Amino acid sequence: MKRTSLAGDSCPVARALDVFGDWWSLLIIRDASLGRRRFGEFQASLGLAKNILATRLRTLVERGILKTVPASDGSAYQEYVLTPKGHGIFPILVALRQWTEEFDEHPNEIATILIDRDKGKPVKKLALYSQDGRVLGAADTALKPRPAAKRARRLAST
Amino acid sequence: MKRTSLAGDSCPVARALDVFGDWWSLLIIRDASLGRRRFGEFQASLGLAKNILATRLRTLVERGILKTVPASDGSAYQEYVLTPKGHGIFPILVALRQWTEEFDEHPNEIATILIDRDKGKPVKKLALYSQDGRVLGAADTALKPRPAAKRARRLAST
DNA sequence: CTTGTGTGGTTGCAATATTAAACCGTATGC
DNA sequence: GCATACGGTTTAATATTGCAACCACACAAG
Repeated sequence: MKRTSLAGDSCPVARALDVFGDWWSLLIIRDASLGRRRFGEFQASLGLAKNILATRLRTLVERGILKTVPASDGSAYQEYVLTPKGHGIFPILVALRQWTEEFDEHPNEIATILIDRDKGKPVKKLALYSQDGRVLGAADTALKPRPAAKRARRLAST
Repeated sequence: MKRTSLAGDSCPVARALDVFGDWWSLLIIRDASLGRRRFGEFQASLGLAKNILATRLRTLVERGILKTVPASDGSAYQEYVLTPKGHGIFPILVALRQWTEEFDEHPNEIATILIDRDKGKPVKKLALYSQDGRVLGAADTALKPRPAAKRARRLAST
């Protein structure tokens, strides 16, 4: 009766959700990408129970999304920062943000806008492109079975 | 002790997660975007308990992600199809997929590739662009407070 | 060195959510 | 008309979440 794990699923969407698809992880990752690093910062920002935060941080570290580093202020505590794998989640956060911006019933409750730091102007909407540069909607795409993995034939027999 | 709702949060990421950020909703939406429409199709595909599926479908309909339509095969049943608001989630699914493709420890377990239906070639990676066309990473962006909502001044006093 | 306080957790218990399985009403299918 | 499939609802067991109390350690003051 455990919550069913999606880890073995062959769908890449399910596999991603298995890693950070629970109720709090993406918000922790969002906070981390905004520069929050300390247990207390996450807890104050998110308002979640400390035991939940502790287990989430632990599993995110285990899964290679976050890593712990010695505190930057010289104290004996540790801080949590994103790994490259964690930074790779950024486009997902942007996609979530843009969906709310476009479809939320109460857009006036949205507090912030994502801007290009250099020019200070709002970013463009994420768009999916074909290799020859056309913008693709969902209906313009399809799923193809992945080609079988390349076997390292020489090594396979050793 | 209810699971804390994120509905009133001012962060657009949290607001999106409040709508479809639970363990199953995004997978239902993924299935819907693949053309699955019937209760039984979702249940067989996802392997989740039927009561959970029933409540998820109900709330997704309430929230305007799915809508029910009369069954396409003429039977008395109903089917669930994405609304425009639901179709808007497609980029999020793509972003999740691409994250797995890039960072998963066992990429050989991924079954499918997303291709451009027209040419049959893999799509490009989603990228975030500034208004003048530069590709932006997380570090090239910032958050700005949203300008106050435009008040309809004339109407405000009536 | 002793006390006090802030940080970063852990533990225990109550509430809620998820699950599997049994059950049920309505349509078709024969 | 009878059986069976579909689309759920109900029930009971188990898991997860949330809150609050507690605790250990670091650091600072006296």
